[in-house]
Amino acid sequence: MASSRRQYPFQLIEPKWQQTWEQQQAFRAFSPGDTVPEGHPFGLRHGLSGKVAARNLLPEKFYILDMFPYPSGAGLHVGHPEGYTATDILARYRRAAGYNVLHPMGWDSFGLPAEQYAVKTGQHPRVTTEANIANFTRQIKSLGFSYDWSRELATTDVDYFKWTQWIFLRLYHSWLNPETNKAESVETLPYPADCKTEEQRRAYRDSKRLAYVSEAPVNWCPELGTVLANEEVIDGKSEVGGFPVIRKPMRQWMLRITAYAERLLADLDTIDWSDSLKEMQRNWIGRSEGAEVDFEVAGSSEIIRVFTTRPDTLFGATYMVLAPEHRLVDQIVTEEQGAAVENYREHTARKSDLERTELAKEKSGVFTGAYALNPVNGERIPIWIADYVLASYGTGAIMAVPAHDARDFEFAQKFNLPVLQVLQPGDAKTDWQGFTGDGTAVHSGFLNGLSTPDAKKAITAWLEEKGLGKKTVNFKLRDWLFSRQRYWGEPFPIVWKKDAAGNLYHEALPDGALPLLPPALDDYKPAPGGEPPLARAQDWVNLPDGSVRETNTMPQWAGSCWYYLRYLDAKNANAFVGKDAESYWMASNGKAAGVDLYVGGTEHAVLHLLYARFWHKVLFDLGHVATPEPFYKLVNQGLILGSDGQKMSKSRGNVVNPDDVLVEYGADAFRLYEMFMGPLQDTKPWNTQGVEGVYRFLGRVWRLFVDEKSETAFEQAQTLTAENAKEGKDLLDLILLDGGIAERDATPAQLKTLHACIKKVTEDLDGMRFNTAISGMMVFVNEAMTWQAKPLSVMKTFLQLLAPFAPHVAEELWARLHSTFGQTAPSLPYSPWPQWDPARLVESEIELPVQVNGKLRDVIKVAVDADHATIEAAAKAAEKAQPFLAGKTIKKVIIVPKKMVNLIVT
RNA sequence: GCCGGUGUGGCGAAAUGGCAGACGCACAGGACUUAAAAUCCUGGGACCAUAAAAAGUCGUGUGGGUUCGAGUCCCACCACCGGCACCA
Repeated sequence: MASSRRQYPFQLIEPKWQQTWEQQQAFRAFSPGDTVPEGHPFGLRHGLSGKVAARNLLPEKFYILDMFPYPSGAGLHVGHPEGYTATDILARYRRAAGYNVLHPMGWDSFGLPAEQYAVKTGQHPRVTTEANIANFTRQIKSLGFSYDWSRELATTDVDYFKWTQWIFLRLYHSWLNPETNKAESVETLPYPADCKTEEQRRAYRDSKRLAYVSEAPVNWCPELGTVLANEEVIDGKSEVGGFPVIRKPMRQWMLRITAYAERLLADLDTIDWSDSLKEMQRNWIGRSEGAEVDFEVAGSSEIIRVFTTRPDTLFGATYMVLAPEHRLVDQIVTEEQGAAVENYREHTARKSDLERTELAKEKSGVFTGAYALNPVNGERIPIWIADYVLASYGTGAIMAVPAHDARDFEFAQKFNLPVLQVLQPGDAKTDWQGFTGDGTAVHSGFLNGLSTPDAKKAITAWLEEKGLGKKTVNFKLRDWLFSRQRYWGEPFPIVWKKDAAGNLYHEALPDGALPLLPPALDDYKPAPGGEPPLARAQDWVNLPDGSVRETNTMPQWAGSCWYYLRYLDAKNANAFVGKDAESYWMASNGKAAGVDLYVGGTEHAVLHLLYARFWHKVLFDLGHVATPEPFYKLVNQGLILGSDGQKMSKSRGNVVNPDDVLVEYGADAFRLYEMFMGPLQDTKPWNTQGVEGVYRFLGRVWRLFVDEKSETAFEQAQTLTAENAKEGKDLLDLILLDGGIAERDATPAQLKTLHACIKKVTEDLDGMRFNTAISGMMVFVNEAMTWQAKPLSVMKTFLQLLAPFAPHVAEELWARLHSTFGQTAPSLPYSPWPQWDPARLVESEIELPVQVNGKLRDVIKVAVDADHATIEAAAKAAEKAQPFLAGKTIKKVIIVPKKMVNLIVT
């Protein structure tokens, strides 16, 4: 394949224009207050050349963002540039359309692989990381993306993570005031009357912070030597590496994301994301409305509180289940059951999460020997413990209604517990056993005859009146486990001290002490005793005043929670982002605010996107940002599969390396193919022959513009100087324009072809239908190939349409087109986007399909403005329709203007 | 099990309820060439028919429905992909 003749000299064109853009800083975005350099194409377009870009002089902004990559050692794969190409095309389109476009790129560069490499080799993760970033930068730049590289950032930059630490301190210093439902400084926290001593007040304050310390059981992954967030554990295994995860109580930093559950849910309605993505977040947040109900323990003063979404089935509760870890188990268990209960609790405690889910197929549990009293009717019901009830959800206890809950039913079957109907399905044919839908209450005392929604209201009101329960909302969402036992992450700006009584407590470093740098280490393994690697640096850990540093680090998600804000003002040394830049780039422009378009993979549907929204809302509450949501419109690009239709992976050997494709076909063809494969959001397989297709299209574009003889001369000259790239660049000047291109008036047919193309490309870009936009350009080129005379203006306009997709070849031809006619070429990326003229598209005569009884029989030609009578007559006379009309009566004629005619006959 | 999405030629795909398969790949035939590559031209859903065609019939996962007319809307089902999964 490498031996085949090049369609056009992309290998000379692409580096040439990439250098030009870099020298011009062509894609630098200007914030309010920036000075636009003299002669910068953006300044020339908008009358700001050499001027200070005052906010009222800047055009409307458009912030278009890619999910920044983790710079892995493996380099870019073809999935990365899919989204990047889409955003680049739109960024270029918006620039041409007159917007002030912000299109930045950076690196999510903290992460485990560099650390694992450091453990093995002793090489500092920063060295690995920088090498990987250099490689990613080279690859991304070779694709000709129009990023504003002056705003490049890496989460591992000291200047960057300083502010990550600073934002952590904002969380640390805040609490959520339930009155306002907003984060406020802990200074405003009111203390209960029984907090008298400073120690008590401190403990109370620490329990309210948005960043707090918890001793709860966590997901410990021995293989990775760290804890993981719930979100990072899949089926009891680590998301990274697939290693077993066990539960282990440890002291950990948590972020109180649950305080924002309601707002994270409600504000989904204000943003333009796909329904499926919103649904994923909704499910993850998992809001459910129900009631808490108090059950008395028979013969005891203890009360067991349960949460249920079906209080209307309270009369059907035939037993009760506590989570094995429930705090009342010890107090209610009877002597006879003591050993069995203890045995069961130990057994479940030893289970890993994996085992717990695997064994979920079979219900297990033990009777405690105790009974509870059903508050509605005083019935004595047995209290069991079972691990199908989770300690961490609701109250850790349930009332079991086996007749109308699948899990309770299964448990009751296994342990022979009674099943009592309290719900009648609306459909008499449906079995009431195991019926969990809405129906009518039966065998339920005062609820009898009520529909499920009414019964819920009635029983809740009854419980509230008696003081036995109340309406409650629960969330599946848990607080975010925020600490990791790693080296290559942001150190916490926290120290630990001891009070007079010898109790440990934490204290934040002052903002002025930031950034807090990690210590240098010789060995990156966890410290002896399972302590995080930072604990190895004892002189770093131990401070002169006797306090010790926190040795955990932040998870990789921390840096990606706010990078889109840093781009707005990447060099600011005094703030994480300046107010003017923030309010300009995140402004609303009359619609919901934030990043105008964010493109990335679905793998971040619940992790990154939920965390970032949470941080953003905290910053919003504290007045640091002006919008409640970070990302207004979000689009997930689909996965690119290998040519075998399987997920690309090294082991399958179906990975496509963009570098190889670029050598063979060039960046423009690569970009075009990534977009031509199919809709951006779809999963689709890579096909190298498909690349050749769009490559050939670019060859056709090239031949549409250049003179064939000069092309041959160029190629011969090129063969002679093949080794010398510098001379090769000048050789481009041997290529002459096609003689058919001239300054002449376009024919109506040519204008029609052009304006149809402008319309198609423009509308498809607005709808992000890149594949059909490209096919629209192919239609234009196929048509234009037949033209003897090519009007200069038409050819120029076409290049403007092509430029966002294949910018290098478009620039080369644009420059040549102007120089040949002695004109100075205006900047292509900043030339105003062409408008289509509907008048050029109207037809005088149109083809109209003629149907008989809904079946196509003929096509007639009529004047575009023909009246119904004319159309009807023509249709009835249609030659090929005659056999179907012969001997029949026409009962009805349906004419859809400009669409079709349908003759209904009997 | 629940939620979301997708099913159209050999393949990637396209079609505001109005000529299904635009555009491209692969394929076949032709032109150019000593030859090949590249390029250019032509063809193409299936069936039936034919020397070749025309005409005709069927056709967008399956089965129903709404409509003059359904790939598109409604109902039921099947398959595949993604997410969640003892969350009471």
